Amino acid sequence: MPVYTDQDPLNMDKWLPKTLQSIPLHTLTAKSECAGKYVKGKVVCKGPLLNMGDHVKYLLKSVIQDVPKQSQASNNISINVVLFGGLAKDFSHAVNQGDVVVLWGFTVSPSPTFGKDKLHPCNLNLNGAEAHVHVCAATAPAAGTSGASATVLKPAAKYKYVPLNALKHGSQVNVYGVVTFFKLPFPTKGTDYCSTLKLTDPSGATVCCTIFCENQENHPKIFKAGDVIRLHRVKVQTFGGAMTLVTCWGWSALTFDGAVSSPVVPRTNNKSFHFSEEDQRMVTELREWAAHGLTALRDPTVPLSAVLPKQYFDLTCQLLAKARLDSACTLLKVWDGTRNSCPFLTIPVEPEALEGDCPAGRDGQNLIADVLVYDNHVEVAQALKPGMFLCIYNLHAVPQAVPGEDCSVREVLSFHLHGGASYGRGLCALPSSSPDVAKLQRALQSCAEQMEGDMNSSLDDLSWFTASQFIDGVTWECQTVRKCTHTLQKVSLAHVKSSSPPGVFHVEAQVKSYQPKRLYQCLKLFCSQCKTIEEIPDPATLRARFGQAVRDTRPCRAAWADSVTTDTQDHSRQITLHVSSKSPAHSDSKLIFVQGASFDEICHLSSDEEFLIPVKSSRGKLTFLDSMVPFLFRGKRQFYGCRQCSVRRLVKCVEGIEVWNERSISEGLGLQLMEYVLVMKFELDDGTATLEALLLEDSDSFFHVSAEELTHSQEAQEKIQKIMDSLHPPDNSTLQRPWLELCLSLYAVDENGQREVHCQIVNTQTRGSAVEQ
DNA sequence: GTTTAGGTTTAG
Repeated sequence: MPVYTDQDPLNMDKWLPKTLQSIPLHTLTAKSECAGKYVKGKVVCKGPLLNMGDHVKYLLKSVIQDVPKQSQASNNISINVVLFGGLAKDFSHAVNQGDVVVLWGFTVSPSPTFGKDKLHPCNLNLNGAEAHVHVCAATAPAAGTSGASATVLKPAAKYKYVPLNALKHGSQVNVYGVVTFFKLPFPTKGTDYCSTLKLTDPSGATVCCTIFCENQENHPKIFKAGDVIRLHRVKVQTFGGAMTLVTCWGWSALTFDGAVSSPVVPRTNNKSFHFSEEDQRMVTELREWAAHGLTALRDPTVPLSAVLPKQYFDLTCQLLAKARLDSACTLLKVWDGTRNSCPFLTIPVEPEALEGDCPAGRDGQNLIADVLVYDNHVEVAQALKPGMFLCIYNLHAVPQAVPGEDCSVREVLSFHLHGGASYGRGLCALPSSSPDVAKLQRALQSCAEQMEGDMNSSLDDLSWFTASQFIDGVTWECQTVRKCTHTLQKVSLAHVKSSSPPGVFHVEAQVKSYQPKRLYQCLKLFCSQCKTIEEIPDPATLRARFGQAVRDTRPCRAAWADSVTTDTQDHSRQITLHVSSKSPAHSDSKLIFVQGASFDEICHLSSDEEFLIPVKSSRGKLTFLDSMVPFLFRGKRQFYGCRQCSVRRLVKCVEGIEVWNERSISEGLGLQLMEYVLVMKFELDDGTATLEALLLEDSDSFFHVSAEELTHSQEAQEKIQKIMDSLHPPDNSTLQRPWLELCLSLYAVDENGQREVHCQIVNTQTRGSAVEQ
């Protein structure tokens, strides 16, 4: 390869053949004798590598500028250089703008672009075996020079890193350091987010660093003290008698996990960055130095098992569920697979206010921590999804005395992430690649396995969370486990088929097909009283049914409500809101009877804070809309009453309810609430026979998703789709259909006077696990 | 080609 590199400009001449002589660019003409001559110049422009597709294959154009000797004044002559073939390719890889090159074995030809670019009347052409390029990398672009493009091929040290004890006020530097303290990005009074870091290095100096960046995501990704950071183009300032680093125009950062054993993978949002073997070495050295020489570095991370009362600590955990308590406080239910000897305070919260699955009961009292997140941290907490892995910084364990059942007083721990950013207080989601996540997952897994062996544990759903299903971009496999207490021999599907109902069987089978394919078609309404299953009306049907009810309604009054009447936007109708004056103590939400609103209007009015009930007037009295429409709206959720079992027509005052939810309200109104159920028909196959089995009564626990949630949660829908794609991989998939352990119930039903035998999958739950790709 | 912050505990 005729491209050579060298990192010291003073050594350049050493490599040149002794017979070569320099020829200055200004003396070069098309008639110059070039044999035995070399030119030296700085690369001021480097064009793209062009693939010509002919015998020459590659072409690259560059511009070099005269490098005058110190004794001479610069006359800044530039010349076009055209490289051909393999040399063009090598040049493209090994040379950057700003490098100094020595060229020989070239030919000279008139420049066809001289009229336009006014550079040099000639071009230098480098082609064939005689052509040589000798490169000297530009000196470290410590201050102000434009950044180099990404290349890992060049052996030359492109960047110079200043030890932290050698910072000079007013200079611009590149540094490497180990993070000893950090604050997550917080909004400033200006336009940017600010994050602060404290760095140290083997020089022993400790330097504070302030990062300003408009975009929160582009701040350096630090997850814990001990992480390694590389900063390019930051300026040194003196503040309070100490050197500090501040970002300035063109700054960039790479961060690395600080563990000696973890792979050296830079974390960055930058699309391109320079990363060489030198960087690899720097990171490794800093990690090793920190592991042995940095004894002052204290990791404030504490597992839940080791948390002491009044302690401030960092917690690495998984989010199980969350609930917004008020505008300044969000509850996060988290675990890390370890148990404390002291029980934790459980914050009471209505099940429908909780996003995510979280088993309740005594088993979780020293395992699942209820973390109260306040003020400025609420926004971050609200964006988290159950299943995510988190780091909560400077969490406060507050001991609290609570009265026990037997009048004694016992101490429990409550957890608070207080407002503000001091002490690095805050929280963030951890990426799945984090070594701490891998460690956490192992702890969760082993904790879940322990619980699974314990039939009395109410927490076995937790094992569901230990799978990597929540990690983006990871596909996963599903299996099923039986959760029944039967000790039955496994039988073949042929055996089940030939048996008479009723009966319970354990089988092992594959899903040959399933119906319906579209999730919304699986959802039905079910009355637990009369066992009726109804289809859920589509929006068009609902619009029509509301339209009829709205037509002949006149505002009327109810003594137990405050009523307000307004015109619709087009003034064609009136909408009356009857706000119930009776509401449970400690409830901010309202029960509102809405008269005269169309389906779309009531959907628009509906929010999580209020329960809306559509009503109409009938002979001066308020009555429910009697056709099959939702009787209750709350946010995106809609609830139906059973036509057969709800005898009440007139709306009455709702009193004496302690907690408001769809169930208590429907009872209070004298309506029979219909449940959402997910109905699926599986065709099972085990080689001996095929058998149709329904998933109906146990579908919620099978999928770990409530059917009601499926009506409005995109996330729940995606979860079920993922499970089905795993149990019955799509046609284009290379994945095998898994063999499933199933518990089947065989029973007889009367359908239109005919006795039919049905089969249901019962007591069975899916379990996910990540698939390495 | 400009500013912001400048670690240091809520008070639920």
